[in-house]
Amino acid sequence: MLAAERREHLLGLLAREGKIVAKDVAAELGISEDSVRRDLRDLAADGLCQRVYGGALPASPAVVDYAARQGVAPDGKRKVAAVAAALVPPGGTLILDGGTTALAVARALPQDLACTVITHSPTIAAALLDHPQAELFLLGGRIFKHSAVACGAAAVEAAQQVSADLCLLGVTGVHPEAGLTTADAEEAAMKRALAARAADTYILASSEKIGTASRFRVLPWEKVSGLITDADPHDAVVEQLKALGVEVLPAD
Amino acid sequence: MLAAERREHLLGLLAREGKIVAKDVAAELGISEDSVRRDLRDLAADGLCQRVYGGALPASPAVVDYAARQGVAPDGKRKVAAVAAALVPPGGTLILDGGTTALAVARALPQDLACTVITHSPTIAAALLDHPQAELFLLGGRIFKHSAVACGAAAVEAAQQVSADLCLLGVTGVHPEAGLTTADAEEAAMKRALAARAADTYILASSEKIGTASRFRVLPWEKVSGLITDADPHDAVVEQLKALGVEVLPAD
DNA sequence: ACGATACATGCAGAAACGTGCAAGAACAGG
DNA sequence: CCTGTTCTTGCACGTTTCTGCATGTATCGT
Repeated sequence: MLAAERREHLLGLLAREGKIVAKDVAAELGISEDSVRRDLRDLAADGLCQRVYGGALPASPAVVDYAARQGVAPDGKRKVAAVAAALVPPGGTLILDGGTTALAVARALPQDLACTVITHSPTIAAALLDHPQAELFLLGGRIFKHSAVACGAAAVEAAQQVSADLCLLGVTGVHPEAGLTTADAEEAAMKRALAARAADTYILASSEKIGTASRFRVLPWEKVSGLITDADPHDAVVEQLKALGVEVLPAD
Repeated sequence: MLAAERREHLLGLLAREGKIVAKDVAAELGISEDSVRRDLRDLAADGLCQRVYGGALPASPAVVDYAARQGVAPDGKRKVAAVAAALVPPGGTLILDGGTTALAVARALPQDLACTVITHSPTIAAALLDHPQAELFLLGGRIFKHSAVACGAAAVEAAQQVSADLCLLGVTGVHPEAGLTTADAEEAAMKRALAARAADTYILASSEKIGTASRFRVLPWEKVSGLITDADPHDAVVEQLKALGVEVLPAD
């Protein structure tokens, strides 16, 4: 049995039965109580359960799947998402792109933040269904499966009917000269259409995107308000971007 | 054994068993653990799996979720969904409503069925993202959280731009006199708009809906092609519906 | 207050890991 | 047919991580 698998098992057990007794689980899985305790300690440290004498209880239910799913997102994306989520003003309107980093943003939106989220990603929409305060507006169109977002003429047209305070875009390449790029022309067009409908546009760029470029240009630097990244602020490329006048919001 | 072949094998194993233990696979295939580790590292880099100590787990918790929720879907809904999915002609276009029964239909669509699915539910859309053949079209609009579907003026307008061979609708009430009903006026209007865009409309009605009525009328019996239900075909209400000329497709 | 149980910590062996390296296969170009 | 290059694969090495046990401490129920 894999360690990570065991962790999953514990979370499942917690969700199903509402509690965990360390001793029982250890016997059930045929491992030492020490390992169970260690796992529970780790889970509790991540906020995924509440440690109690003899075992563990679920953290507040909302927190559980929030944090559990949060857990699957790489650390860098989580940090970027947290900074991005903090940019959303209470009562404001946010256009949220698709992609895993944007998904992390959706999950990072505080549960008590009342706002309107506009998205062309069914995945993002589904993730925000259980947000208690967020108003949701879905942009329809043909779904591009590889990126799981609506693109194409219908989607662009739908985008033109909305306006927002803030647009958060994910891209696959962030390069001083090439600008912001992505791998698909339709997606690039869609991202442009979204950015055009918001007062401010910020780019979500986990560190591995920095300094790379893809086939299609999304936007030039002039059109974006800033870049949110977990890359080292003294990284050479990041410094170059700053020199170009790009506002860089560090995430860590 | 080719490297790509090995990669396929790993993905298949992951899908079938839900986990990979590097050591076991290495022994099974007669290759070194190093190669397995390298493969897993590559797959993880492509986001196709999640690397953990000792092996790997499926990338998206969705996979686990999928199986888990699939399991919790009551037997009745699964049966209804299977019959409904069989109505979709190869190459045809399906308008699929939201709701848990419709979700079961989405999951029941054969993996080798090429078809176009139009839906106003981000949940349905997300569930169909990994369908290898289905073309997806999303109807946008304001999301009604309690039912998790797009409704309202924008959604109805979007619906009017499409046409389909078949529409599968979920309802909350199926009653001989009251007809097909649901609890929300906006939703009822949306369902009407969807039904109007398809040549045939079938109703998904697990047995507990039969004989009940809700506040808002969706459609009269004349506008539907048939009813798919797992209720006893000799049930009094079902017999009544048949007497009214409703085609009843039994599911069991 | 006391025994029993659960706990945190340190430790050691085992397992898994990443990396560098070299042998071999596949392949393109001459 | 030969040669140089690239890619893959397995092995060796040092490092990190996991796990169970032992120890001493904290907490619980009575």
